Amino acid sequence: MLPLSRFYLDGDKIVKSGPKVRDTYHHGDLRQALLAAGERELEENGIEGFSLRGVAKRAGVSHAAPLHHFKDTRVLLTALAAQGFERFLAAQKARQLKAETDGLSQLVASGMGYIDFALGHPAVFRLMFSSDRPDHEAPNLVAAASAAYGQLISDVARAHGREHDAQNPALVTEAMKAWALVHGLADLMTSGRLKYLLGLKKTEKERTLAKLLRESLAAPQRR
Amino acid sequence: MLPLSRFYLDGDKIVKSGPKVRDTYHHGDLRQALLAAGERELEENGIEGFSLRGVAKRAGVSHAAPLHHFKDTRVLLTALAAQGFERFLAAQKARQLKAETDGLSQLVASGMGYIDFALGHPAVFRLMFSSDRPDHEAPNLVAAASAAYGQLISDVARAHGREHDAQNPALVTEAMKAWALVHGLADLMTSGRLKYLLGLKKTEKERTLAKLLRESLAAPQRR
DNA sequence: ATAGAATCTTGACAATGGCAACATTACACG
DNA sequence: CGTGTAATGTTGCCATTGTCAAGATTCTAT
Repeated sequence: MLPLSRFYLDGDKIVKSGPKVRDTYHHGDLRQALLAAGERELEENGIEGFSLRGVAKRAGVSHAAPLHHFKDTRVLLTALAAQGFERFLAAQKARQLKAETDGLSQLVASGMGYIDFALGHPAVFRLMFSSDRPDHEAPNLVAAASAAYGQLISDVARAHGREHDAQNPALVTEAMKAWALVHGLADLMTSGRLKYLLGLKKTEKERTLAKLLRESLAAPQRR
Repeated sequence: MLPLSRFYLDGDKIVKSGPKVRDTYHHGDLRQALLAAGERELEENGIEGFSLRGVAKRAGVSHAAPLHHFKDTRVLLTALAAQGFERFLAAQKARQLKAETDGLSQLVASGMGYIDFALGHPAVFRLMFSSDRPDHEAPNLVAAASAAYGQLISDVARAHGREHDAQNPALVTEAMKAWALVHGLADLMTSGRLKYLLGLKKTEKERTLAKLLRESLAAPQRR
């Protein structure tokens, strides 16, 4: 008898299983469950402490079960990173919905969403931007990351009153500046630097960041 | 007989040792050798692929020898990160020596050095800024990182013609902006983003980056 | 010269990723 | 409806890794 029922034998002792035992041999939607469990594993243990067996345990399946859905740990982490990029983009759009509709305000809002996500999901953020464990060439990850990049170019173009054109060097340069500034803020904050900013209370932090972004991301006046 | 001499017994066969066999039981300066081996291990395998046994092998000692010099892997990685911060600061100063002496040029030079280091030692850079494996509270690491931070504040103060005062919020804000921009550029480049920049040939990249930094880091004209 | 400390090796153990063999269930097709 | 084949899970196994403990070798202070 497998430990699927509520009680099973351990040697000669009857042992009660944990609360998460399922009644069926098949899980139902293990793939989704693994992604969810993987997220928690990431948040609680960080990338370095991430273990496939730990994820399996969280999902309530045996240690090798995940391999039927993700070829190896790398593939699971790649999927988690791709999912991360989707939520990341969603966080930016959520901010934009609540902001003024002019180009600069929209760009600033996007930046705030970027930072929201980084602070809210620091481990996933690192997985997306600062880890070699995912396969950054994998089509699913490339697609998700590209969508976010496209949104950036589009926002910068709007803020500067130009056409969306990913080939235009001047525009790309402005996008680079904006991206680097926002990414730098997000990355430094998630790694506990920028103690000054992190020390502020929520509303103050919000105000300071918004002001900083608005000043820095504005198109240059003249020359 | 231990495999310290050129030949030793493996079962009943005489085996020739690899070229890196030492003649003495004691290594001499294993601590330094481990740091050097650790750097290579990092560059070649990345943080994720870093293994203590791999480092031991590179240094030509048994798998447990490192533990007499570094309590565990974390302590070794912490030392490598601290050493990284020293080289990081040195890279910035090296650029400053070759630059004009006005405040802005010095700040730009420092930023270029920051990026030099990140591109030259991407794995160490990640270890310093984007990894939980080192103990970022350890005194040696804190000291090395603080020295680099102090230099930043000092450079920003000079560029803005103010006193060096790590408590001054206006100054700290300017430092934050500068740091975030440069760090963002460095981090995004080391993770293979900013393809536009990475695609440029060396002198073009140099020129573009310097121009970008000079424009962005200049003190605001008036208001 | 020698005892104790420092350094290095060997051997062990637990945790992990991944493979292979097998058990159970789902499903397509007769 | 059956049935056999694919999909999904489990168990057992192996290699690698970090860490500890015990022993071997060398250094050093007295």
